[in-house]
Amino acid sequence: MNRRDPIPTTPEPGAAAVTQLVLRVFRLNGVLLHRGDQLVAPLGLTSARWQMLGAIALAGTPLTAPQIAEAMGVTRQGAQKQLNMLLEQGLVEARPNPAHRRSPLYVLTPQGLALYRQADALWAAQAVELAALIPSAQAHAATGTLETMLHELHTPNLSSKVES
Amino acid sequence: MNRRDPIPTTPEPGAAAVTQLVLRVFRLNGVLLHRGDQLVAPLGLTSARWQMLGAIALAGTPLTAPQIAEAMGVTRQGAQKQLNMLLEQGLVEARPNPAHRRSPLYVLTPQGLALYRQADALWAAQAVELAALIPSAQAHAATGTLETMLHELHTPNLSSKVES
DNA sequence: CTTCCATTGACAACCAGTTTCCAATGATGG
DNA sequence: CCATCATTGGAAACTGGTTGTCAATGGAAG
Repeated sequence: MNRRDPIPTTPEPGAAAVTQLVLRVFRLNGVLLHRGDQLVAPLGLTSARWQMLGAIALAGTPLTAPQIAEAMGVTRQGAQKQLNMLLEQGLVEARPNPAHRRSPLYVLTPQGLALYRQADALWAAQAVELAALIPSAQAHAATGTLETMLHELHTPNLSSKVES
Repeated sequence: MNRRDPIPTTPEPGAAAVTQLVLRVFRLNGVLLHRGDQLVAPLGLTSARWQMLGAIALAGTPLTAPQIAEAMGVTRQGAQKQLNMLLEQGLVEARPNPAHRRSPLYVLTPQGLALYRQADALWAAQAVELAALIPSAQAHAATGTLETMLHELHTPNLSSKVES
């Protein structure tokens, strides 16, 4: 590698590195979802519902369905669908919203909270295993890189979130 | 329970970093898919079909459906579904497989290859934009981190891919 | 040659998400 | 007050993936 030659064959060497990173993100996403599903399956949960419980639990304050969707980065309707199923399961509860008659505020029921805590404990074990292989500095660096990509991909597109 | 805890609130500091990273992977995956869709929509493609064309194009040699699925990290049936649609669209072609009467080998048609090249060019522009913000060393580092996670999550689970 | 088992394609059911439409509600300006 | 418009929930159709089942094929052992 000692030739000082900025652009040998590949027009953009950095672009190839970014492409590789993107492919790893796709693959890891799939593996993580699969792993998450089998992690919380014993609790009668799925990755999707677990994430939903997390969004409500971590908010600290009761949220409306659109707020939850916003927090999770999914559409309002997608969040509502999971939410309705969690309601049927008795894991979340809708309380009247003084500011909106039609749009209730959602909170975890005691069972929902207990289940979330159990799922969290299961994940914690997995996370510790991963952390043993990945120094936290390295994890933070990777997070920062992904964050940069997120920001770049998200902001330049003006017509992404307006629902029309 | 009053063990002198060296771990007040956070049991494992590194685990939290890993968790943050995982959440970024989920979010970035969603944004990338969305972005990819709008990138290749003018070509009449979707992210999924684009990825499928890529898997075939990059293999260099004709592949069977299960081989394509394996290369993409999806199930045999999932790959087959897209494959059949690409066949109908005339973007891939099934040639007889001398080794398997039922399992043809798939190759890109000239239109499929042309379309893939166009999609690739569109992505290249996007990748260059991202590469401007992300030094290739940083991208490689992040890729390595994700690779480590993939390896750890993939291998310990013996019952993941055996279809039973 | 035959039997048995693994691989493969086709199909159906399902999960999780999206888009698109509609009806009901809330807020705002006349 | 009332007309209008944005927000919200509900339902349906669609995409892309999964699992499960079945029949056909191929290979290997008897």
